[in-house]
Amino acid sequence: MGEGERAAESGGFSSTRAGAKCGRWNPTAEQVKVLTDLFRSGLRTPSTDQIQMISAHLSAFGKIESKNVFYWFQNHKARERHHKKRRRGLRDEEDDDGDHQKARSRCLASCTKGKQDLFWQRQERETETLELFPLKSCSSDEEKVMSMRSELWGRPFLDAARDPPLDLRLSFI
Amino acid sequence: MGEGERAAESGGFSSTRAGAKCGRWNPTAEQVKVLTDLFRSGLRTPSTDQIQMISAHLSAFGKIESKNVFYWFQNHKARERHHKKRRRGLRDEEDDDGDHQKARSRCLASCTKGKQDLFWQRQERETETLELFPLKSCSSDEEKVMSMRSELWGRPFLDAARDPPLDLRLSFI
DNA sequence: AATATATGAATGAAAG
DNA sequence: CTTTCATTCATATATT
Repeated sequence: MGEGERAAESGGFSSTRAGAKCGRWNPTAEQVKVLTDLFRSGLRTPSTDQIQMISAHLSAFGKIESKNVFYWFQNHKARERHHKKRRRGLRDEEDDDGDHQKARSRCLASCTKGKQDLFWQRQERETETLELFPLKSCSSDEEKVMSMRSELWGRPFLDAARDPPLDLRLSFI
Repeated sequence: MGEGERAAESGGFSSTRAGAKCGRWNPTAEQVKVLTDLFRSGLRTPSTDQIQMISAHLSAFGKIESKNVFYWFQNHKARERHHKKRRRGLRDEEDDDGDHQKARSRCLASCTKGKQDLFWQRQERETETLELFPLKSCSSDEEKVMSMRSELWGRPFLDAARDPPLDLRLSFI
């Protein structure tokens, strides 16, 4: 478990590669510097190409992947915008309704649509879907899963002997 | 402290754990298991009927709505699509040793889902991104930063004297 | 060491 | 379908 090689790997700077062993990316000071600079310069949502380029460059300072750059900008942007006021400082009740009003800034425009037909609830047909699934009470969840799977895949939902099976299998194969 | 730990509410299992308070759907391990299984079985874009059925079934494990199923497949498919392992240009040498302490506290059962969802590595186009960045060997990291920054912001990547700068700045303004 | 905070990572939800 | 936003979780780091 040799983890002695720490810090100064590139020399000349404070490449504090702290958690060098952890599975999670730990940006070096130089990497953060560049990223922060790019951000401050106006870069908010780099494209895939930009992510690739930035990642390639930053790899010179240490291990880094594209996803790290991606996440970095996502998080930085989100947290920069948040700027939520300091909690009560005592204990976060995990339910700060107070600043919940920040809400969405873009959902407003979409209000005109109202309750149009959303995809997942399209088809207002009076299908008694639930009827199709008499949830049998099982003792454990695992039994439920098994039961469900067998229902979904093993046999038709409805006991329509000669009716075209309506199970999922036939629907998407 | 003193956090209202409203444990299981729907059943005698790990129903709606984690952010039980949040309004956002928090799938249980069983739900994820079934969804993942369906996905792995080939289901990519379930129809409204299928969504209804799946939702109805999964409701046995905890609160769930059709839209949750809809979104789940939407996200899972989108993130699965970006499966490009093109590590081209990234240094994989420092492969993390077997110290993967991914250990989730609650998502144990949902391990079926491996490593997928990648957005940052979209585009499999053969862009010679690396070509644009001939990493010049610098003696110190600071020089590297300077060099990089000048490349990123000071002048075009390619020596296109009067060609529209292809630098990041023009890409996102 | 224990606690607080900063931030990397993941994903549900939704807009485009 | 693709891209982005928002919330949450996990952990490294900083502070006391």
